[in-house]
Amino acid sequence: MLVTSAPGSPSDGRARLTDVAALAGVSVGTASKALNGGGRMRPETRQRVMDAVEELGFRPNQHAQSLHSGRSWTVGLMTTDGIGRFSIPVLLGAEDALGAGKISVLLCDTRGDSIREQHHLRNLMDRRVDGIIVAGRRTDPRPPLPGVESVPVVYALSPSTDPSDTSVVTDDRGGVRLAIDHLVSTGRTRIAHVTGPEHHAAARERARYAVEELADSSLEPSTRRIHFGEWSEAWGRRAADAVLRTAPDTDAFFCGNDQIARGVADALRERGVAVPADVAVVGYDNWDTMALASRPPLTTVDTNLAEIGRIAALELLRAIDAGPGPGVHTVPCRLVVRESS
Amino acid sequence: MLVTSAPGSPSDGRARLTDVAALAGVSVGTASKALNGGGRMRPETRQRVMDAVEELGFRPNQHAQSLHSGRSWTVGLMTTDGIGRFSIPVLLGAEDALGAGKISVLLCDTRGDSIREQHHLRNLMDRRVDGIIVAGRRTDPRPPLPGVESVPVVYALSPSTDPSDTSVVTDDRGGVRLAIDHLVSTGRTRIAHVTGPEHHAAARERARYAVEELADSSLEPSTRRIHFGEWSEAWGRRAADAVLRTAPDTDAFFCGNDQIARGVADALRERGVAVPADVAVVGYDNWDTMALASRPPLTTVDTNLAEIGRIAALELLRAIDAGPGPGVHTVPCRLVVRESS
DNA sequence: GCTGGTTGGGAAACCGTTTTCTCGTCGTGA
DNA sequence: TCACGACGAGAAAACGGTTTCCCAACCAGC
Repeated sequence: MLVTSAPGSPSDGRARLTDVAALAGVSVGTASKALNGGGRMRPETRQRVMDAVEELGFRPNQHAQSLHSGRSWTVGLMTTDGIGRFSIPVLLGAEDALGAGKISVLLCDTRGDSIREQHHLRNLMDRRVDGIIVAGRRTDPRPPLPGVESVPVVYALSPSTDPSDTSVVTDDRGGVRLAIDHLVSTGRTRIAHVTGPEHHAAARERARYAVEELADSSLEPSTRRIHFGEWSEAWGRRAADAVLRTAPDTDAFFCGNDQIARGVADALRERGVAVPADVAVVGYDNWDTMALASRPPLTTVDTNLAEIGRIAALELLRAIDAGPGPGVHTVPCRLVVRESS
Repeated sequence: MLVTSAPGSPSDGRARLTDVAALAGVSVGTASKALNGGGRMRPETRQRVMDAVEELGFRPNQHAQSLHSGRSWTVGLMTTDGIGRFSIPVLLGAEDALGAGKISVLLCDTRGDSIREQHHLRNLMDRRVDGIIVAGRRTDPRPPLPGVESVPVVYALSPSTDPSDTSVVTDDRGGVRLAIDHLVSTGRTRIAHVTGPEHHAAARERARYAVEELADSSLEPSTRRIHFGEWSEAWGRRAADAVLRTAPDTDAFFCGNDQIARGVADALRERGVAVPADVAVVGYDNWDTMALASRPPLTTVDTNLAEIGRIAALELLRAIDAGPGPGVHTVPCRLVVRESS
């Protein structure tokens, strides 16, 4: 390892291609070609360059490469709604898929603030990112990013309202079908549905699908209606009481998320109703701190958020290389059966 | 807005400083000086350049700027132990402090894998990041990053084992003092401490501080020992039972985290013990999904994780400008009083 | 021995900015 | 009227690579 820097070298000690070329006794151009495999050259010349690279610990300056190629090998990851329980796995999945190559992820958190979104967006454009992933928190569609014609964008979790954009979302219908089929196939027929606020697409659509899936088995919700409320344990407890008062023969709860399901399970236990012997409970999201801490642990629908992130990243890579591929990609869910059903 | 690109312009439509200069009728150098405020020039010349910038929507190419300046206006954020409940707020705090300027954050998740850490580290060095923040998940010290002499590094949450590095950590002693003082000043004297596994620094040290703080009030733990276990609700429930069997006159539980505290609160309620009338419960971390969902909602110590991230970022900025500032910075905690005490 | 093709490697332009240096011009004071 | 500053702006050299030419040398074939 060379310790003293060559004359004219920058003080930070990093070797430049010039240094490599000098040490190998070739020109910069030749050194570059040796490194990048291109060009015809004698094997021993290439080897001399490689040896010099090794000796100097040379690593190419990415700023120079990017300046020349116009590519930054970077993508922006914008979370529009704060970084939360939902965007994290998406983010990890994306980071995983991208990091495998030489692409890095620039993190931008807008906290739902459009000023901040503008700020970050401009920053990303200034940095000439190769693409952008927009990760939402909820499944409600969101307006597309303005002014990004020259850069591919993929929307994850929250689809874009513009159908000509590329979006990757969860398969709510499939998830609901998994849950309902599971309950029906284990003999439950009086199924209640307790979920979040009706103005959330996730609550609204899962409820609709639940009714449709029940109808496919010639069933209807045990209380003949959907119990919209909040995404909280407290609501789960209240709703469980209400349901059992209205329809005491209810033998299963399908819940819009795991917090509600845990609340339901708690209320049942405190009423002396055995889970799953008397009543089954199925949650949604497979949020492990909720699902596993519940008594009993919850059967729940896993939405494969990391997979959504991964697919979004792969779609973005595809779009970067091959141009836009508009459409909505849905990622299937997975039923995780535990002791509550 | 000019739509057609000038002859020789790149097809991506972005204007270069050359285009601006041409439109303003000056040389590139002059245009640059006009933009950056430097140099002496006639106000009207500067204005002509500014007008051209405006008309073309010019934004400087950061690759070129970085190549010239050697700065990337980017910092790496490595999470060494997966991105989880603890690193997220740190990450957000850091992103917030950095994003306010023109500095962006490159996200690197190593998932506790040292191969991955090496990979990301090399990537960051190749990108010539201006600095690196290493965000741990636990408070246990970690070995410093190897081979980063030329780049400032700040360790957040998990301090570096090397005291000449810069670390920003939570003030465990202060947090424990807040909790114990609160309990003592509200008349509790028979206080039990239930916490996580002894091989976690967080459990070990908080326990030590708890004993010391109790001693300052001439008290000792109601069970005369520390209840080490797991960071789970189930352990909290089991431990609460054990404590009340051993020391039935216990009038308060100080818990190592909010999950344990919630488990304790559940066990107490199910035994018919009134919280906080008979027994007070105090948690740690202020993890809102736990603390608020608990019955009753938990009094708990907030470790100000976002503040740790923010301070780490500010320290990093300082180190980038002014060189290393070794030492451990502790960030004070905050007691959040709710209905469990 | 001359021609023509192949091969290995160098010179130089280029990517888009910043910054230094230089130079012409104008105004002012002697 | 001349000389000297100050001022304004342009030319050019970086920054560190990549890539496109282009040329010298070498070989085979006639």
